[in-house]
Amino acid sequence: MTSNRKARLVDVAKDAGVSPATVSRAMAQPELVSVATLRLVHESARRLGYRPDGLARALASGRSMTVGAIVPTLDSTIFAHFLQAMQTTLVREGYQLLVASHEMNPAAETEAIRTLLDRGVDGLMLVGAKRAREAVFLLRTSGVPIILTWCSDAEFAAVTVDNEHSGELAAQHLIDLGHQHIGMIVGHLQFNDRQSGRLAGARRALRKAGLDLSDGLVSQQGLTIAGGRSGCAALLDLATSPTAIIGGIDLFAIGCLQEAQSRGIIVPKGLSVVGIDNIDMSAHMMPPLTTVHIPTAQIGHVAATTLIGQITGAAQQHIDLPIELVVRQSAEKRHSTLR
Amino acid sequence: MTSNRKARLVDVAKDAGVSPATVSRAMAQPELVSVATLRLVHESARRLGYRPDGLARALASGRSMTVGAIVPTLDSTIFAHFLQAMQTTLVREGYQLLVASHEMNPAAETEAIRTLLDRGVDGLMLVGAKRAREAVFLLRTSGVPIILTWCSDAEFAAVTVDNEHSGELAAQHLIDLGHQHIGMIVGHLQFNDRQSGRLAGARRALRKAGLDLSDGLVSQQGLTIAGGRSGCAALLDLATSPTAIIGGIDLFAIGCLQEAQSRGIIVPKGLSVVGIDNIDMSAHMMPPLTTVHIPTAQIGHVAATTLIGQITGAAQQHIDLPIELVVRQSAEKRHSTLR
DNA sequence: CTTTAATATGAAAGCGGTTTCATTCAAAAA
DNA sequence: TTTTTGAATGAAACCGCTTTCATATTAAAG
Repeated sequence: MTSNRKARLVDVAKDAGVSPATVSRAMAQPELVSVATLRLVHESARRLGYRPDGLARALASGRSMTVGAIVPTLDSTIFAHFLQAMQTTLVREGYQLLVASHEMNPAAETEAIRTLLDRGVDGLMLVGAKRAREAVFLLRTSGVPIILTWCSDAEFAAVTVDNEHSGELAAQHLIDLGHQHIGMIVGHLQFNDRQSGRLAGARRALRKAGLDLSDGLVSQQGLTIAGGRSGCAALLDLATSPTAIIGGIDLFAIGCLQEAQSRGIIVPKGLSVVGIDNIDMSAHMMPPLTTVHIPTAQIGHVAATTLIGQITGAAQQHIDLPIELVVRQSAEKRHSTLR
Repeated sequence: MTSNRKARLVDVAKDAGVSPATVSRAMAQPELVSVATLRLVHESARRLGYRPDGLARALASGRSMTVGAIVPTLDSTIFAHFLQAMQTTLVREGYQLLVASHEMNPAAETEAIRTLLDRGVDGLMLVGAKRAREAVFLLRTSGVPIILTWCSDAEFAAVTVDNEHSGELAAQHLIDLGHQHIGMIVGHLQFNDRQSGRLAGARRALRKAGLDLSDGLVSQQGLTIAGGRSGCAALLDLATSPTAIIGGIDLFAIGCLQEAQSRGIIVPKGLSVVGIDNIDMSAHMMPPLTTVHIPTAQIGHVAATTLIGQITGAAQQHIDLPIELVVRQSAEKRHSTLR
């Protein structure tokens, strides 16, 4: 059994008969210490069960080896997948993840930024580019490397995906299949630039094709399967209901599949559905969901890597990741049906 | 514009014409400071844009206001939902979440424990009770409040759910419906006491009913829908295939639904399926999944609350949360079918 | 008008490391 | 041999805040 209290740096120094400075070096920059001393110190450290105190180390060195991540919510396939990827990459480089979520509340996000900054994170990852004025000010003046994800912004580094283009791809696919009457289900738009972008992209594609995505054909819903179902229901109950629906997220599309099934509508024969995200589930639905693949995990990996780069001195970058349509079986050629 | 560098405690003290000690008190224990001084200090702090440095504060006070959470993976509906709940509760009390995941690798978990402990977390939450010897030693000797979730252990506080009972409930339901030949899909069991428990419970119920869950009827799979599908396929391809399948997690059950559908088997007429977890999706499947409800979010809330309790001096507790069968439509009376 | 007990504040010693700067010593260069 | 250079180490300041302990002031008690 070792001694009573937790061993400190000085204890190791004393035990090894060297100065604290040397122990510090031996732990953090071994190349500055002679091999003999190094062995000595390591031996003492081992014997005393010494582990450096992360907080003290962070305070003294100015690096906490901690990265903050603020997501809308943890409770989402997308962000969970994304964070898992970030986490893995960060840990590999010796960083830990401090997470916060704001449930789509700008004030909460601002507060989270403040808290994480106070906690001395070495870098901060945020989702989206739209946020409270005050939040932006905090970020700008923090001096801490920031990385935005999904959406970008002239001011900060970012790892993005072309949200508008994803909406465009989804819409274009349906247009190509001959659909003329297309509806879309999206999340609430105020504080969610990913959803806004996807909607804008879809609109753009439709307009280009001489079609229209009027507000009446857009249903805003909470980001759940249930939201998708009720959005789908709303659209199908329209006087002139759409022959195809775009889900602003896959969950919406899946909700559509289910609402259709419960109404006895066969997808894709009676209704075409396209999602955006390409979450795991989507491939396993019946029918398998046609969707736009967003490289969620990759965003996480790249964001982590880029952020660490910034922390260690690299220049700010803006990396845009490619997306692509994944054609499966939930959308098909429009049949010259009734009406 | 305020001055150049970030304001420190001493700067505020100087500006307000009081001692650093007083400022410290004004920030952390206002009740120890006269209202006049308090106003003075607050005014200076506001003017200088002062924010206490969390690291320094943590180092000096011995409390980091940070709680560590180590989960198998973030990339899972269950743990994401769970963590979101923990996070919400923690933030409400002023704590932040430091997360780590270990991907079912005991060594990685041990390392994560070490790292988080080094980072000075005030408390640590872990999933499951089975882990490396060394990990247990670290926890025991850390002096940091620990809380286990899902499974318990004589040594530490815990917020649990009766895993065996969940397996039992699922199995009993099928038995009650007249099924005699029941299969089960579970995750890999070595390092996963939740899955082991569920399997054991199912076995117990079957044995009690004079039935048997031989190893041949148990398929171990990775914890995904795809795993569920392949497990289902394996069981259905057996010489004497089961008339009902228990999914050790809902994802498995959902996989079963899909495998069955793709084989033209109608659930529940041709095959009964029961899951365990009751994730969001399950209610929306076709047919809606009969499953055992595990109060995932509640575990998170309670774990957070209990852990904070321990941190602030309360005694260790072991809280067991109730679970219940949710009967929907994926399992029904066994039909005296062929064979 | 003392004595006692709060109440408010400050001085100073940490918390456990890192890092700058100076110093020592041996090897390389002159 | 003398000077230069580089590597290895230590002394000490510091990172920014908390907290104990002592002191001063004021209110309550005697």
